[in-house]
Amino acid sequence: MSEQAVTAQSEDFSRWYNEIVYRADLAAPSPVRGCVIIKPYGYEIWEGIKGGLDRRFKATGHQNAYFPLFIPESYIKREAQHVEGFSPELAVVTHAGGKELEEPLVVRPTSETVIGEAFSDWIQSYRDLPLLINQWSNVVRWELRTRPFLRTAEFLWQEGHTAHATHDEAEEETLQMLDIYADFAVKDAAIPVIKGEKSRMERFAGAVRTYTIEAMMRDRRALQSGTSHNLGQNFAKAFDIRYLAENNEQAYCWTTSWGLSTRMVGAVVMTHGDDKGLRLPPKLAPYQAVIVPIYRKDDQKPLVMETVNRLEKQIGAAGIRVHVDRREGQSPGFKFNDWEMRGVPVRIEIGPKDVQNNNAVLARRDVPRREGKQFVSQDGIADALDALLNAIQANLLADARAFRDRHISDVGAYDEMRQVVEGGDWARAWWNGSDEDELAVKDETGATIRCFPFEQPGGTGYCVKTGQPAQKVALFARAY
RNA sequence: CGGGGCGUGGCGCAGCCCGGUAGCGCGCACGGUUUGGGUCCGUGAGGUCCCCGGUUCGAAUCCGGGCGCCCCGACCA
Repeated sequence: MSEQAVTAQSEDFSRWYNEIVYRADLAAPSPVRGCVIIKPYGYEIWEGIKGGLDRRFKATGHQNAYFPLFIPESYIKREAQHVEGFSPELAVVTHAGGKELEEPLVVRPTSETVIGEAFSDWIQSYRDLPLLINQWSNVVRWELRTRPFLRTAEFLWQEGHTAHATHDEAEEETLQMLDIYADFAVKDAAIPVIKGEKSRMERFAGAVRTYTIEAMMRDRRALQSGTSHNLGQNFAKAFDIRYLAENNEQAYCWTTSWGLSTRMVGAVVMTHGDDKGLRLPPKLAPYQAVIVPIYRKDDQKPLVMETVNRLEKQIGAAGIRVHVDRREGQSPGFKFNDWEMRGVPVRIEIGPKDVQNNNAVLARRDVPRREGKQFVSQDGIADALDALLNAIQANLLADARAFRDRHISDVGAYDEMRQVVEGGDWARAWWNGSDEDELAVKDETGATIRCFPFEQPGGTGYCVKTGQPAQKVALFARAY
């Protein structure tokens, strides 16, 4: 067999990550630098993410639509901060149909501009508001340094765009969508996240306020996993999104945008994975259970397979995503390791003994070796499996939460913060600094302000950098 | 964009210094063996040695130029 074990996380986390992504068959390298091919197993995880989010979007009144991939270059330039933020990483089409284009077309890095232009047509009256639109799409940002899922030149995401009559409604929407992201992350992806507001420096180009959910990866680096922006009237003014109010006066809309991308796949990998490979939360796992049939001689095979086929139907009928590993020529031991690497939450072993005793072995991925194995009766196996999957889902979340909480410290003095952050942990500290102070912290410690958490200790303190009185604590960490 | 590394069957690599029949492991195909934690044996298929030019009787190997990729950092919604 090839190199058997993957590189240990503790040895080289980034190498571990790359190996897992390729060996677990989530993705493959692409011919184009910075892009990846998302393979079926990885894409199914994304489909799980899409499903979980889309359901929540619809439940809160949003509708899906689709806008063009190409954006006239002039659109991008209409909002000053927006163009400044994005121009370094734009891919631009200058030729098409064998001719130079009159106006270059930008491959969308995000769609505030095209959608803003559309909104200005669609919205006439306060009766047209709120307008709640989402699109599932690909976007391109020409990043210099890329990593599969975490940052690729092209990635898949959803971007929500909404328009409202008042600032307060827009703010409410912005926060609601952040809550939806957090709810999804916690309940479906089993990733505990910290909700908070971004600093001025980390704000989306063109936003008035940016909110984020931040997650801690297994190497303790922070990953911004979803963002929600209150755009104020910046884009409304740039794209003339106005409505006629009840009092017959024209007013600019207040808009929002919010996005979550295939980066979430990377978050799942890096939050739950261990030295044996992936550990997928049952809600997002393409296969929630895999049956490995075991037979010694050919004459045992029909008997075992008969039971396996029956259980496959039984389990599938209960709405559990089950897969039978029918590969010939691989030993059960090989298959055990293979599915562990690929993160399947539960492995079901069926051998001659089980056929005879009317039972099956359930082995949970989140508990190693023997302790994770149990015998269950074939009757009612679906119920047992269902309970086990719920337990695993809960355990992964609890695990990740405990890990995260162990690695966040409250600090008072700058030296203390530096020590915590340089050791790889996160630091929570009072903050009242300027943009320059924030840059200096990054320079001196490698950490950035991930967010000002919504959950604040209350009261006031002294800024970790300036020593001045401060109203809020910030979360500092090294980030992806 | 700065620093480092690398381009040789599908993947991972050796060979290069010191020029002379292109090799190993894995994977793949076939046969047998095995199967409750990464079986073993045999047979076989598969290569423009990144590209261009030069030196030479002869270049994967030496020289010149080019291209590409990866890693670290900087940058980054």
